[in-house]
Amino acid sequence: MDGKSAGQATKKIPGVLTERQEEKERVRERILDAAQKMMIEDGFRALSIRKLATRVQYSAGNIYLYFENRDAIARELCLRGYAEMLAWLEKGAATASKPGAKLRGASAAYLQFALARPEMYRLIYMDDPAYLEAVFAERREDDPATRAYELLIDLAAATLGAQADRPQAVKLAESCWAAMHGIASLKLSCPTFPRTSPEILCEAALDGLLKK
Amino acid sequence: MDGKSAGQATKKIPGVLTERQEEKERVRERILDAAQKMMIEDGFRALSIRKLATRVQYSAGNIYLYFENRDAIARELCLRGYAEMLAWLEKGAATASKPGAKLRGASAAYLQFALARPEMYRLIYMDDPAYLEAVFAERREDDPATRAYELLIDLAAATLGAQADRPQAVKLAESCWAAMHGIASLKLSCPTFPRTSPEILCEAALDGLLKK
DNA sequence: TCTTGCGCTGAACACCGTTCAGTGAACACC
DNA sequence: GGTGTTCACTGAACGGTGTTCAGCGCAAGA
Repeated sequence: MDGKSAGQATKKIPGVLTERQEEKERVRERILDAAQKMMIEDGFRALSIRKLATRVQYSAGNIYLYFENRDAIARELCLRGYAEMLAWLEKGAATASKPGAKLRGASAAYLQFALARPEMYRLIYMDDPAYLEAVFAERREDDPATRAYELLIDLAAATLGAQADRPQAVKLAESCWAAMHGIASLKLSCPTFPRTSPEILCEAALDGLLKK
Repeated sequence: MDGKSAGQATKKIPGVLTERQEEKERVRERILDAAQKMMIEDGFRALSIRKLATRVQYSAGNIYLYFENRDAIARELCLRGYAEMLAWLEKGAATASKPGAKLRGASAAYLQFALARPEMYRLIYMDDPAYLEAVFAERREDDPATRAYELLIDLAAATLGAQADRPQAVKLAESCWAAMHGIASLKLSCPTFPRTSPEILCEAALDGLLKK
């Protein structure tokens, strides 16, 4: 597209290679955007490579020049999901000032995220353990799933105060996490069944875990 | 096989028709047994009709003379799973005598069941919402899933005492259920991640929900 | 202008769930 | 015993899936 790209290419300046890579990256993002939309509409399990390719006006085989396989697409979408979830958590924590209330706010936001983005949540935590494992296997410091986890632990540590050690904070954070996950995934697995509303179950669970 | 069956058949006594039906039922059970074994080994998602047919020495098409489709097999296996789960709950409740301790015991047993039969639990509560919905849509009085649900509610009602109304008991029962489900499904979704052991998380959750 | 490399396609492979015409044997009746 | 019917069962087929790959056309570089 850029007329000067040829001149740059002769000198093998990184910028030109990058332009090619950037174009490739743009297509990749376009594919991912389409995949995300399709997942939100019908769930990731209903997303087929062929339908995805049709949506972005490519042949099915071409998708494999951008992603190793279908699971790789799932993992990328998971990363987007974790990032979105982290944003919800941070926003939830910011609604309060006292440590205990911050943990409460973040926990409630976790549940709200799950109910607001059901198919995303399902992909992240319910579809295939391998996706979540893959993210934590890398264990990059800055991946949003790890940051969300550690945000909860920090909030839990602040809630417990200075006299509590880290394992206690981990225990409290994971307790909140598991409680919210239970309410969310139960609601997603069987929408009509738990009679009590998620909000009330959330309140009851956090009351139990957070009251001293 | 029975030499006298022909004589009975002439008179169309129900017993003969039943013998055919019984044979059919036996084959059905044989298929279900194989399906259950395969599910426990590799999970239900990895179970294909063709592999199942090979395992029971039939052609794939023949399976469809015993089950409407693959989902119907899933639903039957779910029913078996609910029955097994109910047995665990009852056994867990029976380990104590006081109402609160009974609810605790049943809840803990729920979690133990999930961890002891991971693929069964995954099928029941995590794979496809439609399976659980289908069971509750029928709403037969004696189906094991409903009985398990109502067992928890009864135990919760007993725990709260006479002054509590039914919605309160439902709330407590569902809180316990959601809490245990959260711990179980998180453990199954990401085995390596929650650092705190399920037992400790279970204790913390029930302490919070059950202490007055 | 020729060559190289890259993006892309279409066909193919091996699966999948599901359907269905056809087969052979067991049964019911004359 | 002969004959028609029912029944369990098979094998092939259809349309779908994920994935691979030879080959094609075009743009870039020599």
